[in-house]
Amino acid sequence: MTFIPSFDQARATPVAETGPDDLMSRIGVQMTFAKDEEIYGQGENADLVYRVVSGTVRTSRFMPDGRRPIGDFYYAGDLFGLETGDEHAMAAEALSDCTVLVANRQALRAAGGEEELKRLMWAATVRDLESAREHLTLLVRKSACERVASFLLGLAARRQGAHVELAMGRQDTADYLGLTIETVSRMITQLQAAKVVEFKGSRLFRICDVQALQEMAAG
Amino acid sequence: MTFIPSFDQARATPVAETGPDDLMSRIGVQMTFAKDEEIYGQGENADLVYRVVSGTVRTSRFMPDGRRPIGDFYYAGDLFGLETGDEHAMAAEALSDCTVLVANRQALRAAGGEEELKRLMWAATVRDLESAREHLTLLVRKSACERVASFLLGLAARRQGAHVELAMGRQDTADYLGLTIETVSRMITQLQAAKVVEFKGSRLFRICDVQALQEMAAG
DNA sequence: CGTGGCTTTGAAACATTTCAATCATCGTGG
DNA sequence: CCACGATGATTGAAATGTTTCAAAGCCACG
Repeated sequence: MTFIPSFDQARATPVAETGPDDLMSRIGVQMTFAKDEEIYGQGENADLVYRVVSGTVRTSRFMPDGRRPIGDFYYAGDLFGLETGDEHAMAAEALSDCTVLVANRQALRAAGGEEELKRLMWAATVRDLESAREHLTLLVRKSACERVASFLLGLAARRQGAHVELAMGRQDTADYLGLTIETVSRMITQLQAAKVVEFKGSRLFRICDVQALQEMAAG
Repeated sequence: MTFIPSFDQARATPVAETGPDDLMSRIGVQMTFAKDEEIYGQGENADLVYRVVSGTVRTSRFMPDGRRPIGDFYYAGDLFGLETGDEHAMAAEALSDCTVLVANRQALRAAGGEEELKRLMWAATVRDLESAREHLTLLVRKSACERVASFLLGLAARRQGAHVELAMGRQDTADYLGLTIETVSRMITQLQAAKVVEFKGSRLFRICDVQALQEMAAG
């Protein structure tokens, strides 16, 4: 209990899609990735399935012009790497140091049966779809302030407790929101000036006025 | 060959997710909807499944502030209305007069079995996910010109033939792209000035220079 | 042939980006 | 333990792109 480093998300292996004795934990192999390390590459074969144990993972794609749209962020308990096609449409990288359970699709099928694999894929796909939709509304919501407000609200919803850790830096946040780091920074400053949120350092915040934040997020 | 009117999408009942004798066509009931008519409402129970036969359908959601993000457009052959939850997250409306096959989930299950229903849901969900991702890259792709270029390219990819019909008006296009109608209009004017596309009226266009358009779309 | 809806165009207002500089934070080595 | 350098975050000012508001144009329809 003494040696929990900077993130407390490792504290409990979260209840994932299924119970604690689910397939992934039974046959998955635990791997650790250092911050910014690639977990899999864009275009690679997608025969492995992953689940975040601790830390945060980001999927992203390189565009010809250097921009790098972020697909999604995956937090402890989330399954990722299950593609609808058979190769990875995006690359996955560790946003922070993180540990991940990895399992082979074949092995999953062998151990749990076709049904169980399908269930996993369904759960992961539904989660991805819902997340993509949420992301979509974030981006259509036009003003920078609204996007940042929604983003913070979304992060806070995920974890209870007064203080919320921003797993990603400004650049990743900006990429996700379709803004520049400067704009994100300005909006955060602005939200703080309005006493809606309060930052302790650049990665830890607390919502002071939930209602105000919700209003800003809703447009 | 002489009498292709404004839309040729009705010409052939397109090959859908499955063969011509699939479940939907066997047990589905055909309904027609007039332009702008609501097919189902946001929040309604999602126990019906739909497939576009002809025309185009749009899903959208009303926001408190009056903006109306568009979820997706569905073209002939597309399944829609299958939700991951049990009520519709968005409303669906007929973009043009259209005919739709409607079937009850229970009836589908009864007629085709659980497996077949699952297959349908899987196909529809995967399609939605892929579409959402494409939409996402459209929105993150920042400049208005790039968005419009990508949009036109996407439409053209769907249907072969020199001329492409824009099923949606400027307002729907703008909502989809996260822009205003004026900006969309200006970008189209600009693309025409550059001799990249050519419009015949406001809803029928032809790509003159595919490569140039692709470059503009790619950023 | 006029009317209503949708599209296009223009000019000014506004928000975001860009570029550049400063500031904090944190780990490293003196 | 403190100074240093590095990385990432913030701030400022100018440039740019998009929106807003207003007006005019186009087309289909009665």
